[in-house]
Amino acid sequence: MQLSKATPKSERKKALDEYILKKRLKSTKQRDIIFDEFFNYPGQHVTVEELYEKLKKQNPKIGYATVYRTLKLFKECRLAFERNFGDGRARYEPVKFEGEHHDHLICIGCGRIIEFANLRIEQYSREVAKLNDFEVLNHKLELYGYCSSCTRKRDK
Amino acid sequence: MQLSKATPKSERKKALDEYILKKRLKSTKQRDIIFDEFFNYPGQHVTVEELYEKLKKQNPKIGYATVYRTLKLFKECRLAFERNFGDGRARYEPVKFEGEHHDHLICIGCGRIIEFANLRIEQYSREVAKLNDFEVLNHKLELYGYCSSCTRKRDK
DNA sequence: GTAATATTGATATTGAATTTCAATTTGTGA
DNA sequence: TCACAAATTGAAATTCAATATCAATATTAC
Ligand SMILES: [Mn+2]
Ligand SMILES: [Mn+2]
Ligand SMILES: [Zn+2]
Ligand SMILES: [Zn+2]
Repeated sequence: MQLSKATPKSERKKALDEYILKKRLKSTKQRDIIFDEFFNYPGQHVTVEELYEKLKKQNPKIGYATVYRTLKLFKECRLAFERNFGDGRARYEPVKFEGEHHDHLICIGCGRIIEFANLRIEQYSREVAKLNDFEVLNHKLELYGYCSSCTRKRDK
Repeated sequence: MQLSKATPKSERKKALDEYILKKRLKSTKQRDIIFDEFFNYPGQHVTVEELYEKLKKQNPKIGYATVYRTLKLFKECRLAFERNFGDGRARYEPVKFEGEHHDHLICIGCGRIIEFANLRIEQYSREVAKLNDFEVLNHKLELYGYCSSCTRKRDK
């Protein structure tokens, strides 16, 4: 299905339900609960562990493996991105709208992450791919450094 | 020390020796052996395991931990890059000359890796950083997709 | 409802990265 | 050359996130 910009939750739910139907998977309480928690999670780029801890408060019986598998499912049906910022644990974030793409500035001081999308960069990436006869499916651009407040602290 | 473009091995060796002196580390046979093997390694982007296996043939007594630690040392003194292409194992490659930087096209079909450097992309990255008041120290751009021969195979 | 199939969650396993530690090697300076 | 302090080595143990296992349970199609 087509997700419009700033996909409301109901549309996401529909997309998930369609995927479950298509793949002959099953709707479960757990998937609903994790769905709600994930798409309402206040922070960006949550780890499995973080989401699991949050979920356990309301649902002490939920298992880590289920959270892990459900986030993989969201990724599979393109409702979530999996990210790896080099700290050795995968992070997940909702896809904001169908086909969305963005990249990241990552502060190595405080861990702050800023998202951006730059058309020029995308354009030149495509050029590089073409030049090398590559069919690019996705890409990852991460800028590592210090955010303004960490720069200030360091200058002192 | 300043490395000139296409740093010859002797210059790299000097740089390493200087770093060892500065940090009050010690010169060892093992470090020399690993140095030789790493900077002469025929493939790009070698894993610790791969280099270790190669080294063991001539030096059965060398330990995995030593190879691991020595590659970290090369990284520390900026003679090597550590890469992570998403297959769960770190890879190392020689820095070609001081301050060198390049990015990667990665074939998810056959694992082929093509290196590139694109000044425009670097330039726009800097712009993005500036816009967000970020002091960027390094960045990583990876384009994932299919190389020409894998595209051909898939089209059949 | 029944049967087939998928899911769950506790637990075990995997595998790369990293640490530990006793034995050894190296650099320093008398 | 010698002795001491400090760093290094290599085998083995540990860590830790990711993933697999599997019996019990839940869901779906008929
Ligand atoms: Mn993001
Ligand atoms: Mn490279
Ligand atoms: Zn910061
Ligand atoms: Zn290929």
